Amino acid sequence: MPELPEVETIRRGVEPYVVDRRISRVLVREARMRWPVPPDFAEQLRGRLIVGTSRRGKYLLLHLDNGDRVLIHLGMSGRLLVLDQGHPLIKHDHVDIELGDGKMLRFHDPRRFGAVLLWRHADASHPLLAGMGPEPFSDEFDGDYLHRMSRGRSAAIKSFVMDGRIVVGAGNIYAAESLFRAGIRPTRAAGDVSLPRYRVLASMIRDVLNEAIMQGGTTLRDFAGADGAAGYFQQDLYVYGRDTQPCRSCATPIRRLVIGQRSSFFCPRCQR
DNA sequence: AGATTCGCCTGAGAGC
DNA sequence: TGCTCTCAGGCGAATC
Repeated sequence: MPELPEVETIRRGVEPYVVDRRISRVLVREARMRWPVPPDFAEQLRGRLIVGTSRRGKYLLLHLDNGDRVLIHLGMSGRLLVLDQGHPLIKHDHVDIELGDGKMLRFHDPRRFGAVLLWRHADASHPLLAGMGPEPFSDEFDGDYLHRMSRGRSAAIKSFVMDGRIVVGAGNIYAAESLFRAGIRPTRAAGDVSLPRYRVLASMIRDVLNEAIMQGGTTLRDFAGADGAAGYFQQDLYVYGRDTQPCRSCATPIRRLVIGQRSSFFCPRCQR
């Protein structure tokens, strides 16, 4: 499932193929996703030059020469591949953005939790991006910030850290891994965690995300980079998906429980 | 306001 | 082999 490192991996993979390329044609085979692809999407994109890419949280943005931006969210089963035009279609290939040089971006998403949207005149803030918390690599994000935001909150720290209004990009896998590294039990009430521990946590969140980006993301089921290659961070997971297996640090069996409707993994000995 | 639950989807895997 | 059932989950919307 694409979280921040996976989206960043895809962005880096896609960027060299799309920047300074002109969109020659867009094909929308399936518009029904998290939100429908706008009816005039293809028409609006045709002839536009892509001038850059960026990422906000788990949204991938293509910057167009007229100030519009394409918003792409991969949901949990989405892929964005760079292919040659005419590449054989498979089930769930929903959108193609063809470029002038014979390449194309192909959006594929079996579960259709993803989205492909057009953000017209991107000078004003987009409703889906407004209200998002800071990027984990920004100056604004640190232990003091987390500590300040968490005061008076009774929710589990794992839910708190996964809340995109607090900080973006810490999805289920990376929240679990960050909390393990910080030695914090995921069920602990966010408001009860001390400043020093939040400082460790903030730095672990950044470390985990950074390492995952360097490994090309985590491939558990669906994820692939823009070239179709798998990521490798799953080899470095300490707790996620390791229910009943021995903790890599102390050999105590890893435990699984459900927090906020999501499966959560932790070491009962290393995390307090 | 904060916390919790719901709903959107399909594929993989388990069980029969 | 093939069916049915359960689970996975990002995240906005609805509800408590």
